[in-house]
Amino acid sequence: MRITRAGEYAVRCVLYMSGRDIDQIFSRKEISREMDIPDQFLGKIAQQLSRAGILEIIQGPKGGYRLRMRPDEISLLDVVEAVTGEIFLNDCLMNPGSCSRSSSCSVNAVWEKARVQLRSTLGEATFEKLLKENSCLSQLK
Amino acid sequence: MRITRAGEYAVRCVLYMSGRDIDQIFSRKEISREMDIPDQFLGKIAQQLSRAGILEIIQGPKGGYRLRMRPDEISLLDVVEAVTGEIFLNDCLMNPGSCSRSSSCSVNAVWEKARVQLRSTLGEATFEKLLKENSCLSQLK
DNA sequence: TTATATAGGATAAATAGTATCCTATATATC
DNA sequence: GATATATAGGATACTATTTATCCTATATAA
Repeated sequence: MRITRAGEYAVRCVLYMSGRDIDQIFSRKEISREMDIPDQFLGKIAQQLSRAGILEIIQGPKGGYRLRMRPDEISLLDVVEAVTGEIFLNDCLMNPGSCSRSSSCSVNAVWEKARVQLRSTLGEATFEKLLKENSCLSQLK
Repeated sequence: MRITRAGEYAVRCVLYMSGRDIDQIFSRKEISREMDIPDQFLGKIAQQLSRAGILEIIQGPKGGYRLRMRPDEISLLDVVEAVTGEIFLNDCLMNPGSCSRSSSCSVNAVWEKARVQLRSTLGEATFEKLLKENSCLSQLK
């Protein structure tokens, strides 16, 4: 019931790029160094962010990554789901056919409600907002 | 970002017991057979439900499991967390010390909000309610 | 043409989750 | 008290997922 490390890395990556010049190309090396992300692993993650239309990949010398959307257009949900796939909290929702116990369906209704809430909360959190509310201690607790 | 199968099995187990005579002792074999749970695995899960005070374990012939709480006192959250531990959606919340990037804290605030919502939704879903809303098709979609 | 930087397939390594085996223990019944 | 039954709990095997890296190919700036 945890976000994967790849998801966390993806968020860090977009956070780093959003907080700077939006049109700039950032090398993988720079991002991985500044945000503590394994270099090659970031390569894989960037591919997924690219497929989701969040950033573009530029090859060759001076290559790297550039955002393809503005920070106010990218949500935590977009970035997380780009890497981990659409969020589901339980299996029956994904495989409705596998649910043969009718008594468990009311359970699934609760999971579905929770899922909608979760995706909504993550969907409202754009990177523009995240960058504005930047001070650490005031946010938590 | 998925409930584990053990968590799902635990829910099935409590659901089965809640839907019948509350003071009855159900053998592990009966529960595992009726709810499609691997017999020995259910043994492990029952231990965790027992430690959480949800059911009691009776050894010996005629032994098995008996609910220690009423269905309106047991929530989905209780059962799931008894088996999987307290729900966290990301790691920084669990290990606040590991968060050295101040810029990611606003991200954690979002995860924390989502976590509170999720636990609240699961906490409101008692097994009494789940059993009342039993019809499968009307619940989903 | 050369050097640089990422792509992408393959694979290794680590971790987490699922499941079972086996001996010990508790207890109902004879 | 002896026996049969049913679960406890430690150990272990198995499986799936996640994390990470290796290596060859490809694109492009200079």
